Amino acid sequence: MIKPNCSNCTPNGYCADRLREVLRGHQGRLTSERLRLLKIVCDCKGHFRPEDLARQLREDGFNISLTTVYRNLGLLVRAGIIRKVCAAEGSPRGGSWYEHIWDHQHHDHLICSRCGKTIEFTYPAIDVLQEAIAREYGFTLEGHRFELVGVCAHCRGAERTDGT
Amino acid sequence: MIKPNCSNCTPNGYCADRLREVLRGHQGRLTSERLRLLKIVCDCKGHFRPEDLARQLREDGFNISLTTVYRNLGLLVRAGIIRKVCAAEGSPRGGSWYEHIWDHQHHDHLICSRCGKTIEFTYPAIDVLQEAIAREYGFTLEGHRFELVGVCAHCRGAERTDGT
DNA sequence: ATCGATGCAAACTTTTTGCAAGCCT
DNA sequence: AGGCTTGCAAAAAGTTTGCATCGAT
Repeated sequence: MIKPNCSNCTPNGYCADRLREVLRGHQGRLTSERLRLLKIVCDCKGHFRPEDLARQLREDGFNISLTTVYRNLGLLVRAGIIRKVCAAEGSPRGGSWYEHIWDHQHHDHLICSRCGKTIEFTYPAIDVLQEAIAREYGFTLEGHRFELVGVCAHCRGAERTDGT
Repeated sequence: MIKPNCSNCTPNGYCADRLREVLRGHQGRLTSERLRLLKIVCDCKGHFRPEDLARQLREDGFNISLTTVYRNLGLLVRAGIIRKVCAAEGSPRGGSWYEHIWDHQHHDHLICSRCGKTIEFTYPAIDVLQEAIAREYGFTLEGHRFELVGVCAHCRGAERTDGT
């Protein structure tokens, strides 16, 4: 398995070799659309929806249909290139959100349930924890999602309104 | 704030007082639909979608519209009665999933990326960890979501098929 | 009596599917 | 050449909204 950052990877994590490797394992074909999609995904800074990818591709002058984006999202997830995030607690319209996890140092999220603000953090101890848990249940770990939901300092201040 | 398990709570966590309390704080009205919905939610064993609630209600002879279910889901989330889960990695059709977190001991999920099987586990150390992180960022914690994604022992065994 | 909540139907958004054509291997 | 992929359009699924009516406070 090619490492997330092999010598061919660009700084933003773009690495055709990795995609090639994944496709080979699943009998998939390396199309220009998939490479283009991969590139866009790696350029994404934060969270994105399928539609965001399609729009970005269109703006860049590539006519890749939303259908194709959808059809390849599963592939990218299975390849460990992106993952779903579910920051949106109260489903405030807007489908699935993803983020790429390729070159990033793995991070987790702190989400304010009032204003929706999300803060990214990393905490090394989590890795130790997840290893222990996975071993206990016989899982081979691929990743994790750790989201803390609460009220941020700012919203807590504004909260003193309905107390009586 | 009334505790998740006050003296009026039934074993499955149903507690009208809690709902009443939450509604009072937000100027909401205690309707029969909301109580009924609460009851159904507390009877749910695992994960459920909005539609599952509506169907269950219908089967029980209560005509509560799907619209009303949707309109009240946000309320239940804010009240800390249910939370969204996002076990579905590759969005295999099916909208938002929820679970109730009322009387349950808090638990987290181990999800197999191949077969989708989810195992629930609890690990006390996580609570310590989340407290530390929340304090660091000035958050008042309401809950967390910790999902480990990997390949379960069974699927790992079957995986030896595409290696060459 | 007032104003929020509900039901129904329609509007909307998001995701999937059928089919002919195209392209990777 | 063979069969996976793509694009387009249509269908299906999931979610929200408008409006008249009902009901909690």
